[in-house]
Amino acid sequence: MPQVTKLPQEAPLCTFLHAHHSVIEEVKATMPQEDALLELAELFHIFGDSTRIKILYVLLDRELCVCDIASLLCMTVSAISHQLRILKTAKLVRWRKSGKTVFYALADDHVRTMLGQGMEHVLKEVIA
Amino acid sequence: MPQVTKLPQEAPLCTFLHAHHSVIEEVKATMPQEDALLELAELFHIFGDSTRIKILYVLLDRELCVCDIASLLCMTVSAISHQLRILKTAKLVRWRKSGKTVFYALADDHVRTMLGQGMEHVLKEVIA
DNA sequence: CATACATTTGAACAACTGTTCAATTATTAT
DNA sequence: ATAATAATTGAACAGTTGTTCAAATGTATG
Repeated sequence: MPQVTKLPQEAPLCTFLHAHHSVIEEVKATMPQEDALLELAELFHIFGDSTRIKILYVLLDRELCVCDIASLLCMTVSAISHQLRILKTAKLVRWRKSGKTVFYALADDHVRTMLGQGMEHVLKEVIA
Repeated sequence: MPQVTKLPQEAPLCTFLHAHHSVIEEVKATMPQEDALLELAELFHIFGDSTRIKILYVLLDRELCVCDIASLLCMTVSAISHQLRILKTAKLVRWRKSGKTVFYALADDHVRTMLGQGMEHVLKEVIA
C-alpha cells in the first residue's frame, strides 16, 4: 500500500496562477476521481518491485508451483510466498491447489498487456 | 529506486521440480534479460506513487509550472519539486525555463499510453 | 499415528521513501 | 544593490517495504 498522501493544512498559493483560469478549470474538470488515481498508483506500485515482476514473467505462459518459482528465481520459498500473497490480493494472479502443491498463474490477459506495454517502453528507451 | 534484491547464497531446491524440465528450460530461454526486468520494475515503481500519478495527470494535456501543480494538488511546492526531480530523472517529464518560472510537461506519448493502459485496467476492475 | 513435504504466516530488522522544514540558488523588478 | 518571487536542495523524521528466520498449517504417505 502506498504512503497515504497527507494534505497540508494550508494549500500553497502562487502569488498568481500562471495558467489561465480556464486552464485550471479544465484540469479540475478532466481529472479522474481521486479514488481512481489512488487505485492506479496502487496498481503500478505492485508492479514496481523486481521480485514481483520476475514472478509475473515466469508465469507469463504457464502455471508454476511456489517451489518451482523460487528455484527459477534463486530465492527462498518464503520470500516468494510473501510476494505471491500481494499479487493474489491484487488479483494479478490466480491459484489452484493440487494436493500439497499450489499452482499459480497470471490472472488474465490484462496483466500480460500491462507487462508488455511497460516492457515496450523500457526497450524503446534503450534505442533512444 | 526499488530495494535491491539480494540473492541468497544457496538457491532453494524442491525435492523435485514439479514442472517438466522442458518447461523449466523454456522459461529460462524466454525470460527477458535481468537488466530489462529491473528497468521494468523501476519504471512501474516510479508510476507507483499517488503524488507522481497526480502530477502526470495534471500534465496530461498541458504544461504547468511547479507552483500551479502544487496549487492544483494542494501540496507544498517543495514536495512537488522533489517528485518532479524523480520524474525528470526517469525522463517521464520534460521542462523549460521561462524567467523565474519552470514549466513541466509529459515527456512523450508513451507516458500517456502507460497511464491510459493502467487506468483502463483500474476501471475494468470496478465493473468486474 | 507419525513422518515428510509444500506452503503459509508472523515477528523482526535493515533499507528505502515521501514529506517537511530551513536554507539556498536563480531570476526579475525596484 | 536590495527586495521579492519561483524553484531547488539537503537533512531529518516517521512510515513503509522486502527478506529472513522460526514456527505453524495443511496434505499425502508409510
